[in-house]
Amino acid sequence: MCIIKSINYKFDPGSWLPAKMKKRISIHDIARELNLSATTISFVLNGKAEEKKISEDVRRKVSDYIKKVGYQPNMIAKSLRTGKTRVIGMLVEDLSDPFFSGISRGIETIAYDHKYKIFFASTENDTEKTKALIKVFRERQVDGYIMAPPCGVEDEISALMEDNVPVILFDRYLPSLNTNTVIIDNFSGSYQAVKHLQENGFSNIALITLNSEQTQMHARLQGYSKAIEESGFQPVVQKLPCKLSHQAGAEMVREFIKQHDKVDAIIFATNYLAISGLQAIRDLGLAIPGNIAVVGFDDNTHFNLFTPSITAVAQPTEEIAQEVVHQLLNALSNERESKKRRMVMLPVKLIVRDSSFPKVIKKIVHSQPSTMKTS
Amino acid sequence: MCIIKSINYKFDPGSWLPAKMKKRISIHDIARELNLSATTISFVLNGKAEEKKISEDVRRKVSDYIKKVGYQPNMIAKSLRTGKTRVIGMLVEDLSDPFFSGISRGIETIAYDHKYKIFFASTENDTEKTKALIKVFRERQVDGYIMAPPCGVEDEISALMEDNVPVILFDRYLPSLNTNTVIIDNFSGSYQAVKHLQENGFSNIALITLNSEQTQMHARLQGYSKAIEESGFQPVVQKLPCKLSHQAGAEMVREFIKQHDKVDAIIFATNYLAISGLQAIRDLGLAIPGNIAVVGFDDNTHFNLFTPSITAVAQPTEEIAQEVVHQLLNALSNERESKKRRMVMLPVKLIVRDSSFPKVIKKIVHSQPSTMKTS
DNA sequence: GATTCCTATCTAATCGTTTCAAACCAGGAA
DNA sequence: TTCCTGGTTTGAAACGATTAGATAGGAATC
Repeated sequence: MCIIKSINYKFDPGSWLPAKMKKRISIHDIARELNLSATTISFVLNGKAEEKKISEDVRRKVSDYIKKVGYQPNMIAKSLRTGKTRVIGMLVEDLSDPFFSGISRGIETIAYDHKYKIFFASTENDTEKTKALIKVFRERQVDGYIMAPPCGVEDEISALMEDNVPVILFDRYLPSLNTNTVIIDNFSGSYQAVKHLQENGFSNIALITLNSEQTQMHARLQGYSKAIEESGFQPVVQKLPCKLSHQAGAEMVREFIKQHDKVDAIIFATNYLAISGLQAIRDLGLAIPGNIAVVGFDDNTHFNLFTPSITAVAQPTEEIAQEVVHQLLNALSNERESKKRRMVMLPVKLIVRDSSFPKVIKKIVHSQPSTMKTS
Repeated sequence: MCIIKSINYKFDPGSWLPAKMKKRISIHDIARELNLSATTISFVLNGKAEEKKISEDVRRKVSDYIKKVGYQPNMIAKSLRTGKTRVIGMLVEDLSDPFFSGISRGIETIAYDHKYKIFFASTENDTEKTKALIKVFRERQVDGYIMAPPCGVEDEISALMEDNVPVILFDRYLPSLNTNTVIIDNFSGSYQAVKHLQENGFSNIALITLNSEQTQMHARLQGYSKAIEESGFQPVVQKLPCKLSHQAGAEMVREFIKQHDKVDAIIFATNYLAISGLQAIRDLGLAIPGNIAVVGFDDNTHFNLFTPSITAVAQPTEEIAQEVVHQLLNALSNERESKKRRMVMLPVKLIVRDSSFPKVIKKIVHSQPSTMKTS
């Protein structure tokens, strides 16, 4: 445990002089300096020069000066006065989860292009933590919310909507609430996954999912059940507790596989469940898809690099991000628009790879290692 | 392309009444209601009741009332008055990169525990974009900065430091600047990687890195060079352009491998280079480590699930996050402390897995599939 | 010459806090 | 009665912007 640490030293010998902290320049300083009023400066600054008929002369004088001194307006003051912060509060389940960090990244880019900043926070799917975060965001007067909400925050969200604060939900929604929402076709995702496995000769298909009431998990279960039901086989569903470490998850999947030796294919309902599951299958020394086929939910940059590569239901993260921001900006910019509620459901794509076919044809090296099949 | 979209409908028939927008309750409203002054309310609210000798009676009256009406202070106004926002600006290269999103997650948690919020933004390693982001953050009066800076922003950072705004750099630093910094021992990381490969029989070891002047990349190159030099072999270094798509990266690694058929091991200097590299190796149908051994930089949740599992230099992300926040909070809370500069270098760990050994001993099933060896 | 209209600019209130300095109120001392 | 003192409470000025409404000065209209 070599810690090469604390290369410690003092800096800047004379810097604690009478705390000279050169005060940041304000709009009034500029006004005084140029013998104008703050109002005029403000007009020029906010592009109202035309509208307010500020003379060309003054306009130039002001813009030259602010450039010269590098004036930076104080957004805090501006926000206090206008009531708008141009900040969006974003709540995801876990910022380090690739699905959420991918979406966050997309949203960040578009939002910054529109001069909005974002507070990101992870809810960990914890109702109380989420409530606290919403409270904090309210104190900070964020203009709008984007969230993948846990259950139990209906009241807080209603309160926001009653105060005309735009809220966009994504990934899941709250059935009792009429909100703007962007989700994907989870039902179709797992339905397709089952059908695909069946077409490739697998019949004892299990679903490993979370013990969660959230809509996206529910829809995935429904899609699975419907497809299984249509085929006349028996559904085999295992629900794992929500907050599970990677190791504990792997452990539980191992147990599940041991106790269900007839299962020849597993669909994992989230990306981290798939990772735990792959770990379990590897620990047990089973072959994919020889002993057991696998389909994941949420594609992952790495799934095509696994051996075998992993079939997955891919979510259109880029589009989700776009749609979410689009809805939010709409609601923010347009009083009338903000009264409408819309739910958008985006399609998923089943990315077929080696982990899910074929069961019967053995040892055939298929020339196309990674095919794509669209829903 | 089935888009089940725009389930559009109006909501809330009577909600555009005389814009009744119930005004948020302020400290003055409370004061009026309780026949007290705003000052008193403020004292109670900020825990100064003791110090200011507010009577027990008044104290209770105030706190009961604010609880009853669910008063939420306006942080914007507070910030304007105090000059403190309790917001941290965080600039990473790419929020969707697992390394950065992992660190961000860690920092988020600790910061929120200390009642700080965070603006996250991705620099994409772009100097101009970063300058713009710093400007935006300044306008928003963030209290402190955490960044993994690109080259070329020295002036902006100096300006911040001159204004006594705390700045903590991580992952890399700017040599011309005397800043608070948290980095890892990159030199040792690649040095160990080379030594490890050599001990396992590989001699023609290449480094695939980025064409970047950043300190972390430089140190990784130095560590590699030093180790190679000590062994008397020839260094083989390939520098790829910084902004490269996964596909383009794979393409370039493929070319590299084709043109260097003597190379029997490759060290990838970042996690995404490793991913591109693995793709390339797979595309070429080469065996790991039979044809070519592989070591990555930055461990990845998935590396132990690859077949073979991938050896990597692991960064202590949790500790990095802790150290960064610790330094920042120190600087924020402590005027005197904020004048000190310290650089902390944390150790790395080489996680040895199947992708890097053994070269000579063939076909031996090693009983421990995933060993860990500590630096 | 008085009235109106434009143009170009300014005064002052406001947003919701914090905080300095002053005020108020008892009770005790002079 | 006046003064002092210490414990409570308050008035009002910040903080740095926006913005409705005022204003001043000239040109145009009657």
